[in-house]
Amino acid sequence: MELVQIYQCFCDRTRLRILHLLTRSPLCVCHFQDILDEPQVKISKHLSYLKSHGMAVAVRQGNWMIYSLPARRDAELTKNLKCLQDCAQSDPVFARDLRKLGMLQKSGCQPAAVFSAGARGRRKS
Amino acid sequence: MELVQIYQCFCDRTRLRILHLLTRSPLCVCHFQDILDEPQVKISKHLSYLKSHGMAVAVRQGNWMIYSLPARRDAELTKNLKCLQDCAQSDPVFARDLRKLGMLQKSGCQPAAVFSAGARGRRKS
DNA sequence: TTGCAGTATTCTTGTAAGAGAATATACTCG
DNA sequence: CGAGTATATTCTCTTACAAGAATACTGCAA
Repeated sequence: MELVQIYQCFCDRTRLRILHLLTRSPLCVCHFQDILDEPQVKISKHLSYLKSHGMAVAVRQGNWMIYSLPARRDAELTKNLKCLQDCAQSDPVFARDLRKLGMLQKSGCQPAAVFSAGARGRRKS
Repeated sequence: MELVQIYQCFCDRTRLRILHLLTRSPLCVCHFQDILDEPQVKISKHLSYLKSHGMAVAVRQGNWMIYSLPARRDAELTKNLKCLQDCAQSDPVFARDLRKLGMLQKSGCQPAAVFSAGARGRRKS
């Protein structure tokens, strides 16, 4: 991936929040809706943008689509994601997103129960 | 400056090359023309974009406008510029830009003679 | 099968750029 | 002042998004 394409993915507020969350955990669309408090279309289209630009992959889990960062990332992407995490620490919006993510994970709500299912296993036989 | 605005400045190839060069040295428009091999309008407009977004400052030096990165930068910008320098090392285009910059500086051509004048002093009077 | 939850796509509208040509401005030097 | 150099701005055209509304698709469960 070209360096500039990374920044093109980074250059929208909503996408930046999405990517920041993805550095912590794979998530499905409804999680993003909850955490970012943005309409479904908006989330879905930004995820679609990220996927088409190689910045996200999706796997279906029943009704849910679980999005995550690509497993194999080149050095540039890794560095920039690290930098994003770093910079996000001092920003109230990103911090709040992380807090909401933590609550979601603790709550054990259905989609949340599926968090690490992408790699390991299925919820049902 | 908001984090996303940094990425908005980073998300164009030409601007990225300009910013990368600026991490090394203040430069005037004609230097960018030489190094990037792009038309004057294009360079000038991207520099104008960067200036209006707080990513560059300009001082006039006779006929030349010397552009540089803002002297005071917040932590986010510093981190991202560092990351850019880092990532640029492995890219042939960025590497070539640096080589051309080195040649320009060694050649001692007029505008180049002015390199560090912005901070220290004037060429005349 | 039907209904529903979760997600994606299509359509439309508005807006921000990016590029190049032509022109204008600012400054220097003679 | 006039000419020349360096840079900026304006105009026009074109494309890429970003957003929201409406609608379509997909898989599960009863």
